[in-house]
Amino acid sequence: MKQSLLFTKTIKELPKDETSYNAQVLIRAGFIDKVSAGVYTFLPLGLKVLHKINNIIREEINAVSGQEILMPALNPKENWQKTGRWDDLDVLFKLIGSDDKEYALGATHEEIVTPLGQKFTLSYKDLPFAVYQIQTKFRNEKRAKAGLLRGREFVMKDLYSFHADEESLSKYYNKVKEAYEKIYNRLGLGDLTYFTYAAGGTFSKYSHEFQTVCENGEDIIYVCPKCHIAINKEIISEQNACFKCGNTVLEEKKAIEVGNIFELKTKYSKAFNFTFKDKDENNKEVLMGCYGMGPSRIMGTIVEICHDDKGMIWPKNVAPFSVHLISLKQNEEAEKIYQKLLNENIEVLYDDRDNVSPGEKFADADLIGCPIRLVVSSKTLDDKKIEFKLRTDDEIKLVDIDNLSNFLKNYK
RNA sequence: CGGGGCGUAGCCCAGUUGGCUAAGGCGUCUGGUUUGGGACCAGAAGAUCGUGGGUUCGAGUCCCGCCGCCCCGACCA
Repeated sequence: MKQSLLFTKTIKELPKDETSYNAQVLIRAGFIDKVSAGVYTFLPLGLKVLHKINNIIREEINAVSGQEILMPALNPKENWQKTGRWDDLDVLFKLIGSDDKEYALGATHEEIVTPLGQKFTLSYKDLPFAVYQIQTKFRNEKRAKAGLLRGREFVMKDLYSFHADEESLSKYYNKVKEAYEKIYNRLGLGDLTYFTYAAGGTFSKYSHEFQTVCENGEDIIYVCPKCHIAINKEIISEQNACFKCGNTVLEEKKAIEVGNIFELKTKYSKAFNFTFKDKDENNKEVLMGCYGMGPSRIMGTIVEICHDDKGMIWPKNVAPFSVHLISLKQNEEAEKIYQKLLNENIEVLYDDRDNVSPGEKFADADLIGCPIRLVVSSKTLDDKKIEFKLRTDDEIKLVDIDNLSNFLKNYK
């Protein structure tokens, strides 16, 4: 993409009324735009990142046989009455259609997915299966805060699994746990993200969260340094030792909840009277699991963690572009390099802007945070070289233009 | 939902006890110069001072209501 064509611009001043780092820098760099408290537009650069996160999640959930669907945001009242959550869930946005019919905006989708699964599950032979979506969720938080970390409208991947027996559910639950770990690794958050025991399993004693250690997180967890697992503060009084090794010397850390997994068991199948015929011709309630993960919150989390005083430093798998190509008054030569990289399917943001000073171009590159910066200038062009610099690094390397493609292969 | 803070041009803001034409910076536009870390000169445009009411000869400024945003807390299947 040519930067001259990008309709957004970077801004120098910190936005008023945003103190969280992720909101400040994402707005300054033109990744998101605030519409209202906890409600943001994803702009071209931000949407690219969001799509990359979504696709990593999608690949790993597909790999555990999740079947992607898309459920409606507009949910009929009846579905939510069946589970009692029309009245009980106070974050539910409610609205009225033209015929006075009432709806909720989906805050989660058990109320839709359970009757959906029911339609196609007549016998034990139809089980197990799992469906998921990546979709906008609405929660009327009393207080939205911290940019993308707690919005009223946000993107969520929600996976639901359906099983004939506990063994199948628990086997799948562990598979998803492993898939989640793969996802956080690919997102560059693996080291900081802890499998965490938390309160509120519907039937099982604990639920499980994935918590990414971060100073600006709103959760407190206790980490076992040996086992790379953690315990949420909310259960630390009843469980103060590592679940794995029994270690009681735990480190207190602030963290952001970047995923959670629940064994719902029969809570929702009961509400919808969702049963199937087992081998012995008995009607049994379906067992369910649900597995959430918030791509937009993850995007905010990555920004909170991966930055320096100049701007963002995107992990390569989620960077909006892998290369930021800067032309300093050498657009003819830079254009050739740009086209060549495009032909090799390298994602390039090409700063072809005229009358923009080198300083501003460098500052923008640092702010936007693509992993690799290439500079085409008269300084190196005579020797047929281009400057190469990693966002994470201060060292500038001179690379033969003819050898650029080969050179970049080392950084894929 | 309780407490605190804030609301002045596209963005960041000054405007102290009420007083004449609401100041500056960024950005934008025009012309010129400039090109290795957010350049420079000259000129220009851009403001129902969040909103409604009130007090006053006179309100950005004082009073009341409402709306919005941020922060702390509570809440967070």
